[in-house]
Amino acid sequence: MAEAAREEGSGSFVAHAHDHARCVRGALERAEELCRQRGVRLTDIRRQVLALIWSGHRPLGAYDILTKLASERGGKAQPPTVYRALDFLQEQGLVHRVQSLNAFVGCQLPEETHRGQLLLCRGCGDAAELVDGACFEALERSASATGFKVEGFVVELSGLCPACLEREDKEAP
Amino acid sequence: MAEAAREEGSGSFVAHAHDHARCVRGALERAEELCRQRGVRLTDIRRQVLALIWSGHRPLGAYDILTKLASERGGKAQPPTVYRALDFLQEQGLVHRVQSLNAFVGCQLPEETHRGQLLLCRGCGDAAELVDGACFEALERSASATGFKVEGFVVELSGLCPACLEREDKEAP
DNA sequence: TGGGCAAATGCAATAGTATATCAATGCACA
DNA sequence: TGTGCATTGATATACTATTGCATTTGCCCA
Repeated sequence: MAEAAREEGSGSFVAHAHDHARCVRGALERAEELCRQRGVRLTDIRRQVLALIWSGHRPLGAYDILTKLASERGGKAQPPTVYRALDFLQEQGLVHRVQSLNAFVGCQLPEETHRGQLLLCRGCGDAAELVDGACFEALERSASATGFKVEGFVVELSGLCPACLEREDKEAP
Repeated sequence: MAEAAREEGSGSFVAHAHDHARCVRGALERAEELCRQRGVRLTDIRRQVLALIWSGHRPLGAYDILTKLASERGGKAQPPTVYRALDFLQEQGLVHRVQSLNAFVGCQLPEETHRGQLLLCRGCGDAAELVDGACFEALERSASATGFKVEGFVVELSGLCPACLEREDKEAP
């Protein structure tokens, strides 16, 4: 399963053209399985919100989700509905909040409780997730050295994904 | 100057009781000097906003600043005024935006363009800044390995500062 | 099977954060 | 002294998130 996830792009950006239906399907299947194992309920709304988030690899704002959800449900969805679903999905590690964008993106490795770096491309807007334990150990070590007890990490790097970098190099060589 | 800054608490949390007037004075003096060197204008409003941010070591929301600014100026300040001042101060590296709090905190080392980790205490709300080049090199290395070109970093660690950690240990041993 | 409980959802209002736009003023410099 | 650009003023609005309470749903078990 971990390998399947990796094939779909975990740890790096997916190609701008790829079998995205497979990403979505995989994400939903993994979510179902995880929730089943944990004895929590992946309700219709939660599944719908998760699917909407996985409609692309670009972080989505809560109100983007709200708009799409409302249109899927006949125009009747309110902010709390979306935020509650997002809270649940975050608790289960199925989505990440992107602090620097006030947006949400699907987690590419929900099985492991990991501490990942988010890579955010300013070209295409896509996000990718990177798990490098050594980085977090280094961050924690230097914080601990000051007597600080670390409980949570937010690590978000902005820049250009490989595809956008190449395109930009071509345009302005 | 770097040493003076360090004495005032850079690189770690300041004591909960310390000579804070000195922090503020130092921050404003350094800001004046930096702006002079760079040929940019530290106007009244900008100086006022900077001083308000330095009224403590706890990140302040834009509307907290707005309220205080308005009361200092006879009730007449609007959001854009504050946000424009904040934009300027961020461009000059005099304040940092705290993404995970939607708030702003004074930069403890504005002279160097550094990439710092912010340490955010959930106990007292104070923030501290840590500069550890090795961490950022590690982060950048692992991102680069995927072909991503890093342009900006957001690294925010939440947890407990030494003082709050000690207090918590005492209460629940 | 249906009563009772907790979780989930619906719904209305409001709080909190940030930006767009255009007019007016101030400052630097020719 | 006038010209041009940066700064500020003022109004409106967009965007993001939460509170509080009513209602429904799913589930456990008597």
